[in-house]
This record gives sequence, C-alpha cells and structure tokens, in this order.
Amino acid sequence: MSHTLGIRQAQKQKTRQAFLDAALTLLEEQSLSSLGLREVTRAVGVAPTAFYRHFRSTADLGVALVDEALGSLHPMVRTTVATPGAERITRAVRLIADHVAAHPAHVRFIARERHGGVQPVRKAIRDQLARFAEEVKTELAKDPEAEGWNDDDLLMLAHLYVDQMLITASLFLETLENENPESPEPSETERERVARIATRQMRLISLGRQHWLD
Amino acid sequence: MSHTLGIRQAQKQKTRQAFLDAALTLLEEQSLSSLGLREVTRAVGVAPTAFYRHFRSTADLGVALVDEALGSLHPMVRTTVATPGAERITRAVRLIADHVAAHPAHVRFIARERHGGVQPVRKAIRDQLARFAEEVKTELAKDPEAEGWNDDDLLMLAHLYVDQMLITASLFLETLENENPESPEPSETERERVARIATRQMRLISLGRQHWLD
DNA sequence: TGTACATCAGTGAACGCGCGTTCACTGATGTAC
DNA sequence: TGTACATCAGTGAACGCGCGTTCACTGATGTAC
Repeated sequence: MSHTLGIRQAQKQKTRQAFLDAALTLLEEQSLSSLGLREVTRAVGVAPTAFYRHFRSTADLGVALVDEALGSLHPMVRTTVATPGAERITRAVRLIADHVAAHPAHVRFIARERHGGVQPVRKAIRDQLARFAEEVKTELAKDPEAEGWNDDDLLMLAHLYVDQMLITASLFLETLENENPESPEPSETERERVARIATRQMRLISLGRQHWLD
Repeated sequence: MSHTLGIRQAQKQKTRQAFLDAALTLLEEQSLSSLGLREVTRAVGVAPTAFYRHFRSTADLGVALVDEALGSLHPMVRTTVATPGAERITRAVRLIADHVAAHPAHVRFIARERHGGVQPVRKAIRDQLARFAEEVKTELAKDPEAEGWNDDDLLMLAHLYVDQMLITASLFLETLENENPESPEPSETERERVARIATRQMRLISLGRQHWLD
C-alpha cells in the first residue's frame, strides 16, 4: 500500500511547492542572487518568517529548484540518446523544443544560474550536467559506431552533446521571448529556423564522430 | 598630432575606469542584478551621487563592461581563425587559455551575464557574439575547405566555433577557481586536461566540417 | 597675461522604503494511553 | 472513543541597516575677451 502523508505533511509540501513556483516566476526577470526572501513570501501570500520553515536561505531554495528542473529529465534524455540511427538527432531536437515550450522558466533558470552568482547552485547544476554526460556516454557506448573509442573520448563527445543541447535550449528560449502575442506565426518559423540550425550542428558533430578513427 | 584631453576630461575618464574596475571585482562573487550603486561607489571611494555623473544605472555600467570585455578581442580572434591548417586549433585553445589567465574577471562577467537577469546587458553580449560569429564566418569562407558551402551553413559552423570557445573559456575559468595557492602544480595539469579536451572537441568539429559535403 | 564668468565632477545631508533575522506566540494536527 | 499533552507550520511585531534618488552646494577647470 502507498503511504499517505498526514494532513500536516501534505500541507507543508503544498506550501513548499508554492515557494518553488513563486520563486521560479520571480526569477524570469532577475537572478537568484538578487531574489529577496520577502519578495518570495509576498508572492506566496505567507508571512516572511514562514520561509525558514522550508529553506535556510534563497541559495537553498535555488538548489531545490535545480533538482526540480533537471531531476526528472534523466530518463527522457537517456531514451532519446538511445534512439538508433539518423532519427536520434531529430528526436533530440524535438525533445528540447517540447521541453522548452512546456517548462520555459525551468530552462531559463538553469541557463541563468549555471554561471550565476550563487556557488552552491552552480555546483548543483554542474553535478547534474555531469550526470547527463555520464548517461549520454553510457548510451553512446552501446552503438556500433563507438567501437574502438576509449572512455575519455566518449566522455568528451558526451559533454559536447550535452553542451550543444543546452545551447539549443537557450536558443529556443529566445524564440519564446521574441514572441508576439498578436501574431504567433512569425515566431513559429523562428522556432523552425532554430530547429534546422540545431539539427545541422548536431549532424556535423555526428559526422566528425564517424570519421574520428579514420 | 594626438589630441590631449583637458585635465577635467582626463580625471573624469580615470574615475569612470575606477568604477568599471571596482564593479568587475565586485561581480566576481555576485550577479549584476544584485550589484548595488552604493556598493560600487564605496569601493571606488567616492560619494554615492558621483555614480550618476558617469552612468544612468548599474545596467548602463554593465553594458560598458561588455564593451570593455569583448570590444578589443575581435582582431585577436580574427587573426587566430585566419591561421591555416592544423595549427588553427592549437592557437585558438592557447588564445583562450591565455586570455582567461590574463582577464579572468572579464570572462566570468560575460559567462555570467550572457543569460543573466539584466536585459540590456544580455542584448549587448548577444550582439558582440553575433559579430564574432560573422567575423569567424568571413575567415572560414577564405579557406579552401569552404568551397561548396553556402552562407547559412558557414554561419552555423561559425556559431558552433564561437559557442565552443565560450564553453572552453568557462572551463579554463573553473580550473582557476579550483586553484590551490599552496601547490600550483595540480591545477596546472587540470588546465592541460581542459586544453586537451577542448582541442579534441574542436578537432572533431573540424572533421565533421571536412566531411559535410560528402 | 589677467579678469570675470560659465561649466560641471564630485559632495553631503536628507528622504522614505524594504530588507533579513529574532522572538515569543497560536492553534490545528499528531500521539499516547 | 475520549482525553491530555506534544509537535510544529505559520504568525506578527520589532530591530537595525543599507538601499536608490533628490537637491542645493562647492571649488577646480575651462573659456571669452
């Protein structure tokens, strides 16, 4: 049987989630290092002191946001990279486009804080990205093209793909920012342009991979 | 004959530069969106109101820092990319390593604010990077390997190289951050490791380029 | 060269405001019997 | 099931502090004659 939380625990989790959601919204237009504790509690609608029941500091909240933004993405990336043949790139670009469309604030947060002013958050993001690279490496090692590759070179390639995915995600994000609510069509083609460029960049990297051992 | 500034203009420029230097130092440990005007004037040693004689806001100061950090780098990048043959990659990696070692705070600032919380600064960085990509494209178009490439594909490749340079720069920056003042040797090899990985990633991209038209 | 006036980089006092953190509290939920 | 006590998420007042911006100012530098 599944363990049901008590009323108190359930309510606490709900409030905690409200903190994360409110912070994410506020972070669309500023960095974590300028996010105020009172600002967040005001957005949630609780007293400033309630914050301390959930987080030690805004940096702590930031680390929680990193886990929320990237934690559930591992299986999807794994499955996508496991796709064989030419379709892998198409699927990867689509995965990124869909994810950015569905969770723009999460993506923006990661892009912004990856090199941001809050050390524990940078470390949390770096660790997550290293995990992605390891997972991509594991999947890449499975294809026939990986024959003859050593571990170092595979990890280098995996990092190249992960960085490329992040760059692509942040380009898709920019197409959302330039979006005109009056006429959504032009930015739809903007999005297609980014998808085309990202696809070609990944293809070029794949080509390099195929000739690496020549 | 060179135009000599009046005493007043010369002193004003000196103070302005002191603002830029002080801000850059303060920005090693925070983002621009949390940088305070009073914080900067305190570091410079002038009254808070003096700030307004030079900048409208900290965002305005940030835009000035972007120009300082990237403005003078164009000729160096151009020359490096113009290097023919296999030495191009070696020189590019060395240029990046040297530049990061000489101007770590500038590099950190650009990496941090590229996706940071201050819109005009993001735009200034985006514009500068687009200029770099155009210049790289122009140089790439000159080599024999560019035969048969259309403009779109060349620009895509140029962006790939520019993004790769930034990633490499930010990896070199991390090696500086992990540096132990007691024993400088281990991080020297850290730096060599980054140089090796960056070189191989660029080689892989170059390989992809060579087989793009196959 | 000297004088009288204009410019303007930097000053210093004052303002209202929101910040993070402390503390003792309340009252609903949880638990032991 | 009912009772008595413990827990603890959220409250609200209070604190000292630094913030950005305004304003009239000063005095060295610049300029016109």
